[in-house]
Amino acid sequence: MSAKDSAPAQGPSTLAHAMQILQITARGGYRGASVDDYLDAMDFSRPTLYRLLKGLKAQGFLRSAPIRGRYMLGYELLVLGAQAGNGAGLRDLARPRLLALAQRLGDSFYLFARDGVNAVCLEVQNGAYPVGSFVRATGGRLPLGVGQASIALLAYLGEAERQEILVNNAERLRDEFSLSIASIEAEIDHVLAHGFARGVEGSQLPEYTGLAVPVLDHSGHPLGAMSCSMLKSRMTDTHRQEVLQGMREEVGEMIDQAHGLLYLD
Amino acid sequence: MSAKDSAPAQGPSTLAHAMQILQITARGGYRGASVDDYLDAMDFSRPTLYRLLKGLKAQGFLRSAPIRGRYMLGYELLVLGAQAGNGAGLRDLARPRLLALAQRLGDSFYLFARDGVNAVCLEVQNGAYPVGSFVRATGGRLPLGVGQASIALLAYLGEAERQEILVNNAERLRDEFSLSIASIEAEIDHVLAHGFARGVEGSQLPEYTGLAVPVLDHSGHPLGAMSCSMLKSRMTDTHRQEVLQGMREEVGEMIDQAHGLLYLD
DNA sequence: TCGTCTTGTCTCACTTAATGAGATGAAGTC
DNA sequence: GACTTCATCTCATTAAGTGAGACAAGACGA
Repeated sequence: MSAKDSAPAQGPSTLAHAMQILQITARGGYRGASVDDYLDAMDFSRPTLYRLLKGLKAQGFLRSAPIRGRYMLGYELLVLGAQAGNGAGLRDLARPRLLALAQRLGDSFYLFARDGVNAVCLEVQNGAYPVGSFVRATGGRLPLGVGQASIALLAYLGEAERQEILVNNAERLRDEFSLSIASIEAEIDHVLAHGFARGVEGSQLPEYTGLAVPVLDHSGHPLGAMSCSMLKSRMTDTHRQEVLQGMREEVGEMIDQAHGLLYLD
Repeated sequence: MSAKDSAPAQGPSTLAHAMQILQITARGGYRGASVDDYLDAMDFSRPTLYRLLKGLKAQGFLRSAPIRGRYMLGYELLVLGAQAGNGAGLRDLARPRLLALAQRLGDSFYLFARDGVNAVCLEVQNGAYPVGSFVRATGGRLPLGVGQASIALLAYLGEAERQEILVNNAERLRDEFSLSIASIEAEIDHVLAHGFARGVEGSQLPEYTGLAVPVLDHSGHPLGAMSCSMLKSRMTDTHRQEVLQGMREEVGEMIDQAHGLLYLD
């Protein structure tokens, strides 16, 4: 039962090094990372570093930045990243729908999926009205429990699994987001009763709220969640109904199409 | 001069194997890849394969598919992919602008960057009118020379570099896209004279056309290109002017903001 | 134009660290 | 409950990655 999840260095170490290089490069943002950044953060010799850099570059996972001696993430990652976000083909299906909702209703719409104890944002489409949100962009992650999409995902996991996740995340939820397990569980009950999640009040982003609906497969397991975020002042009863109905329609059609795809060939 | 670019296996081989695993997984699409897919495509033992899989999974680059024994790309790639597409911060700057253009004008707008001898699509925003395009989504690549965005990029590279690329791509351009170097060079002249590129007629997608403008840094080097694609029937003189002006304005503002960012600290 | 600094590559001996074969345990499937 | 497939383990082998330092190639300022 006790997890030895400290850092047992899984798998071949060359691999771990390579991935670490990618992470360091990513931290550099659009400035990239320099040789010294790598050498400082990791402990192996310059030749070894260059061997790895060369290999990663040859595979298209890194490229040289315009400034000599700096490296940036390669475009191969773009391709893989686009693929990675498309589990079950959901992202492709969701993209135009999120856009349509954002255009029609003016709020910002999101597609989330579960990633271990986190929710990961697969796609965003901002609307005309400005919003604050926990995730800035595709790829953003936040602990399950934070945000309405999280709740929608959690609600349809098994009871045991949900508890495990909540226990795991409890500390972060409390310290970083001022969220209590009790309030999250209350909202989960609401989801199970009414089929949608509302924003749970924490210390963060108090002026914003939102709605989320789950994307369930034929057996009731959550493939993802569609959510939206808006200023509290915009959340009138009629607007809530509009948004909910819009999201439910789009999700319904997505599911139909997804099943079509999944059973192809 | 003679390139020994066959396949000298750059860098550590573990790395190459790992990347190959990711590629194979990507090819599986939303179905993922099975153990046999890997074992068939690569030649090493099952334990070794599992060691790599385990390592990649631990790093978040792979995850288990819902179906046992199949693997999919992990969400860590999403994060890196989002970063990778944001060279010079262009993508973040372009995203809302492409959206605004697509909404206002109804056509589909794209951001491209150079990737070696290819152009890579960093961002797409589809408009209300349907289009056919060479790239389906973010991450799509096509040889420099194909499409108006390519032309806009090529035009602002050095003469020597451009020639090198065109010679390199000549065969593909001819065979896959029915494009002659001469017609491409003619359009490059047009870009240099007028500052924008039009679609060059090839055998592919004959009903569609488009426009593209370069995104140049302060020294005149191309950071990328913004392009749009539309049905030929929509390309009236007035619409062309509208689109061109719209793209030019957005690109101009992008550049200003990008410079602000680049010189920060 | 010429130093000078930093980036990138090479060589070679070393030994760590990845590998293969096969057996064994776990998880579904019929 | 028997069978198949997936996943892990052990251990000897050795291939493969590694470090130290020297060397080459650009970039850059004076």
